[in-house]
Amino acid sequence: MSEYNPSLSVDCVIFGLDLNEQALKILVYERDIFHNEYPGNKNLKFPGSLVAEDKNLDDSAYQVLNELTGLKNVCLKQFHAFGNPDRIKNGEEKEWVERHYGVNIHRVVTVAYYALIRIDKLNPDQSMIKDKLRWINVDNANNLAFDHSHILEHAREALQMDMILQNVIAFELLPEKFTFMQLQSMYELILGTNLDKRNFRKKMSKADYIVPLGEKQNGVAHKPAMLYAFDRKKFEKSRETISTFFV
Amino acid sequence: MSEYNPSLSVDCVIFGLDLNEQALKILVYERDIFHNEYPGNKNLKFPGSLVAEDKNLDDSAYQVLNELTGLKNVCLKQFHAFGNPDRIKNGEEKEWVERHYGVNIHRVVTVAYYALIRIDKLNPDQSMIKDKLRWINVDNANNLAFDHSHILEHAREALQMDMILQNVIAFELLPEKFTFMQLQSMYELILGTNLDKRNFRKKMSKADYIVPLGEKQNGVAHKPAMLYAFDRKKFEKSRETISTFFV
DNA sequence: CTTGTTAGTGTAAATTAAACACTAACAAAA
DNA sequence: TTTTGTTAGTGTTTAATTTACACTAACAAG
Repeated sequence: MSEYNPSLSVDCVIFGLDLNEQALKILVYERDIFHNEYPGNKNLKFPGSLVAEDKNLDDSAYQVLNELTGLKNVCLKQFHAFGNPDRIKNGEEKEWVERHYGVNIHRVVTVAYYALIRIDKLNPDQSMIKDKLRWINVDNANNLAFDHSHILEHAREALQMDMILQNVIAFELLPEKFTFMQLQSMYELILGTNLDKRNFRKKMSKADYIVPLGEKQNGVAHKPAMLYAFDRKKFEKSRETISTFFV
Repeated sequence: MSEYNPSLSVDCVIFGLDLNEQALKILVYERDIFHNEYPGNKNLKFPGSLVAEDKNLDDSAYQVLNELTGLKNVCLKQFHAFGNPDRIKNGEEKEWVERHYGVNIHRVVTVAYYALIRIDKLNPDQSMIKDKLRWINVDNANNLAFDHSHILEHAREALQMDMILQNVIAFELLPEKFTFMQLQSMYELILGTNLDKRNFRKKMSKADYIVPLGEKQNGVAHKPAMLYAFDRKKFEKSRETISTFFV
């Protein structure tokens, strides 16, 4: 393991979809030292790490994610670098970082990534810091540590834009088998809008990468819904042909 | 002036529109030491700088741009951070950076910005390094110094995306008074497509932020075109109301 | 067998996108 | 003064997409 660069970090905004609570959530790390000491969410931060001198940024972010969740092949995307010189405040914030990493820092530029994972896939036992992780609703995530609330705003926007341009597969967030209503909820929760059910189904059922499984929900106390799956190959193929860019 | 952080830089991909040559161009800096020594464009790089410890990233990029061009109020947007440990090769590349800045470097992460300026606004006399600057066609800009060709690819994509989403005002690139054909050329050169003239005019003339000046070209050896101007206030207002996000 | 709950379906009207070819206005050259 | 070369400017038809909107079907639980 080579040395950390004390000026460089990566942070991961990890999004998950809670279809029961109908909420978009993020996975945050609870700083132990400040447990219950600080009001609001000031003890919550995004998982992150200083960057080792011989590692590139993507790999560093990936490693954070992997150590945290035990997951591989996770969708991870850089969206912005944050470099305000006082984004880590002198005092407790700076002290915490220095104690945590065992290095002296001056100013730290962080390169922020967002990741999409399925909440149910996260097995806490595979995490190196399982008891310090919490899923919280994005809408209740104000007043985080450092400038992480600011980072979150950017992350949500980036996710929205990528979803609109279909550059990013928000299908990472859904279970393998999902219903149309769940698909619609995903769009609604990420975009923050309400969509018309019939028009949504009409439009989405034209996409060949959403394949009906001929299988229904069971055990539900209402009309069971058809289950669908996402075909990644067909999706990749259809992405290539989004060439017709109008004005 | 405070110290440079030897691990952090900003680079500016400066786009300009050459309506005579019908080309999208970039402003590059010619490294003097390697003048005519290197094949291809290996002596050309984007303007950039190491980041001072007490400066934020946006301000650093802005300063690079300002010292280079003498321009203020320039459209500048961060689009990606590049941090491959060997993006600056050992040997001549590393040596050049160390000689240029007078510091020893190990690994440098660069935060890249793109800027949009009008080529005619750049008065070389206001630049601190006027004789080292060159506008080159983006399409001939392969094989630049460091990883700058790679950075350019990302910059073009970011510009295209921002233009499609109308998050960025590519109007920064046009003269104050422009014709519809020039407007169309801008879209075509940035998006790399051909657009139908009549459909383009139909669509764009609905935008209230493009205002006809009731004034025509003169001195041209063909039917003179109507001149238009861009109304920034109306544009900002219309941006707010792009709320109807479909799927 | 009633109730509560979510699934699933179609149509008509309005809007937008796409394809496509000729005349008008000017300067320069003949 | 006429011709030539060049770019400006204009409309219609067809197809595709978007929007708005309300009822029946299928299940579990009580």
